[in-house]
Amino acid sequence: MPELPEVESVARSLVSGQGVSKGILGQTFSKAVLSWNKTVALPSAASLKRRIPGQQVLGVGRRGKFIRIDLSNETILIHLRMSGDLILGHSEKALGKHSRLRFYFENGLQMSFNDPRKFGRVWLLEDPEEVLSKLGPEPLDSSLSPADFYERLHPRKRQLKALLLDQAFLAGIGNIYADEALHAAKLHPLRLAHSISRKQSNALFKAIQSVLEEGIRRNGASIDWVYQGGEFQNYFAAYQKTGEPCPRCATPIERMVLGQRGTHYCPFCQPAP
DNA sequence: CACGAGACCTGTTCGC
DNA sequence: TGCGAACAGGTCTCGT
Repeated sequence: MPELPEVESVARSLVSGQGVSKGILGQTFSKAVLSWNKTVALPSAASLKRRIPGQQVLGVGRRGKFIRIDLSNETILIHLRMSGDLILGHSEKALGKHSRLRFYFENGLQMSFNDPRKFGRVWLLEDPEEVLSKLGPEPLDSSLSPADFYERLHPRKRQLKALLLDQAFLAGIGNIYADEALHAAKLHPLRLAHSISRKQSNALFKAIQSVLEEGIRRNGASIDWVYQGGEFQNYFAAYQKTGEPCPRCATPIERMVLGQRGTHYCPFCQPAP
């Protein structure tokens, strides 16, 4: 499910308390129950269960595709990978059919990490930078300028699509927003980064920011049964639009496989290198 | 450094 | 209707 806008939406729902009376800020954990051991990346399952009770939630945020929950003594990091979701609720039904890890709060509320495909991972760390320091910059951080983006892009000799998916290059972009950004910037996914002009780089940077911002504004994209509540899927220009007319020029959108990922583009607006 | 393939998993949809 | 193949928002590891 989740790329930056979807993860941002999930993080915000934890604060707003979507579907329940209030969010998790200020609440204190009473216990953690794990039903798929591999869900916990670090520390051991036993250590996590021992350390969670009594800790209070002081803050909720996002870095790249990670959700971070800052506690009294340490930080929880959650990566939803392909099919994860965080659900607040009280009933078994509300908390999801594939709940892999469940956090209980002292006031009776539960937070369920629901993850059908079991790819998602949770960390409990004294220093979250242990994991987060591998990430590239935040694409929506105002301290990242178009010039900075070009400086990162230009030395690289990779295909644009692969580079955008590389979390060490830029944090938070996934398959949907990579395709949408390249389409908006009129750049073919196979273009090599070092062949991109400064003007094209600026256009790409702007496109990345605008598709991510629109994604957030629409609470992310809900493509299939995994994640509900988003609306951005109704505004895709290229992603999963194979055979449908490009909204700019009406040429049918094409699909290719790149790095084992379905890649959608307009063969007219995004000329092949 | 760059690339492709295979792993990790389950659920849904597509083609015959 | 049934059944296998293909596909899905991600990332890690290994071989070339």
